[in-house]
Amino acid sequence: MSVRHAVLGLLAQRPRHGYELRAAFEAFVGGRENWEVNPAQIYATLTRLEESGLVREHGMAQASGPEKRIYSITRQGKDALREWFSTAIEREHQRDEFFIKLMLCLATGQADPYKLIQTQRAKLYQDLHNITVQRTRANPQAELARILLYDKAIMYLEADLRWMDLVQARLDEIMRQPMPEPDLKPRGRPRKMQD
Amino acid sequence: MSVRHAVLGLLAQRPRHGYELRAAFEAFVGGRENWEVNPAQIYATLTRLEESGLVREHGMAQASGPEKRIYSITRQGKDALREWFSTAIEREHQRDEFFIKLMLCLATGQADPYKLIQTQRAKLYQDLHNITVQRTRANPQAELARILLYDKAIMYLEADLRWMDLVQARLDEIMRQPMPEPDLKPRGRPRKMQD
DNA sequence: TGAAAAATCTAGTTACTCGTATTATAATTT
DNA sequence: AAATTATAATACGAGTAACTAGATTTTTCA
Repeated sequence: MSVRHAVLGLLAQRPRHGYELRAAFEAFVGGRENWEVNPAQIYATLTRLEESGLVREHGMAQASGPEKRIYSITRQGKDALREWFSTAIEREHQRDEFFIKLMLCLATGQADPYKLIQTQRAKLYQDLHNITVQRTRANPQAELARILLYDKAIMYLEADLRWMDLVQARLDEIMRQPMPEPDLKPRGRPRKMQD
Repeated sequence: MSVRHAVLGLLAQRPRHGYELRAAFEAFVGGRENWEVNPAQIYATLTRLEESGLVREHGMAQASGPEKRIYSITRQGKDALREWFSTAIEREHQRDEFFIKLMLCLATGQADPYKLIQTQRAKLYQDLHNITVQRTRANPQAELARILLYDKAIMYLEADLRWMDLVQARLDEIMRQPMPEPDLKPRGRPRKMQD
């Protein structure tokens, strides 16, 4: 949902074509490692933005080479951008894939939950190490923004690890509790509320 | 990417039909608030799983009422599930929408960066409050798993808030640094590696 | 020396998966 | 008849993988 706004923001700087937008986007997020965006997504986003009237294309044919299609932002586009700046970003929903994996592991008995936790923890440590290395490689004099991005990743990974400890400590207790069952509601019009 | 595996896991428990899968999934993740899944996604996932041979449908017509199409897991499906259990989950890429918003705000000068931070911080505090309330409402005797999910959300929000402080403290410094520009790579065949 | 081959950038397309929004129809109960 | 659940379909948006085709530069070898 944010590539759309990023494209809009980059076009607010100056008119650009698709390929250029992609390069600019990746420069902004601190490199392709952090947030790679496929060309197809840029082009699809541009046509949707154009359909919404937030962006306009001037078909600027190239003397040689493939045609570049230059896009620029419209009045409506600027309004949409201001709107984006003025509202907070909605937190990602609390969708934890590891959690349902653990629950399904307990429910089906198809795997060892302790091993599950151990595998995931090892991965987290490895990721933490890799990012810490990248962080120390960055230059604080010129790449402060990128360093802050790494800091956030590190903070999240540390939280993940602390949470893993928590889960492990409570695992026996969880296993003693009943598995959540879907409560099928009665069909038809509900009885008149009594209480 | 994980609804697919969740469906597989639920079918490993016993054969089910689409609507039932949806209810079971939402029970597993601790309620619709945490992870709502649209019916369409369940049905699409089922047909894709069937195409991959991980799941089989036995067209079990209903005596009365709409036809229920019952699905069950295949041998291949069980293998795929074991594979999932045995590998760690890939961390979500470090895609921070707030970060690019801040960068674009600085680059375009279309909004006040301090206000941006303040707005986001307020939202985070509000979310933190809401989740804390939900957490205290849950019953540790029967909903321990769900409580752990809330704990993780809280840990993430606290990390977000600490990070906001960090960003704010360094903002002046960031603004003094040059905006990231896409680095144009030299065209043509690269020079022979010397080192 | 000069032509062919190799490697890589530039610009964009096609086809696919995953997920969301919205709508439709049938069954069941009050 | 009205309300509400049960089940499914359609359409769309976001994102990924893989590819095409030409331009540009360097290497290599006759």
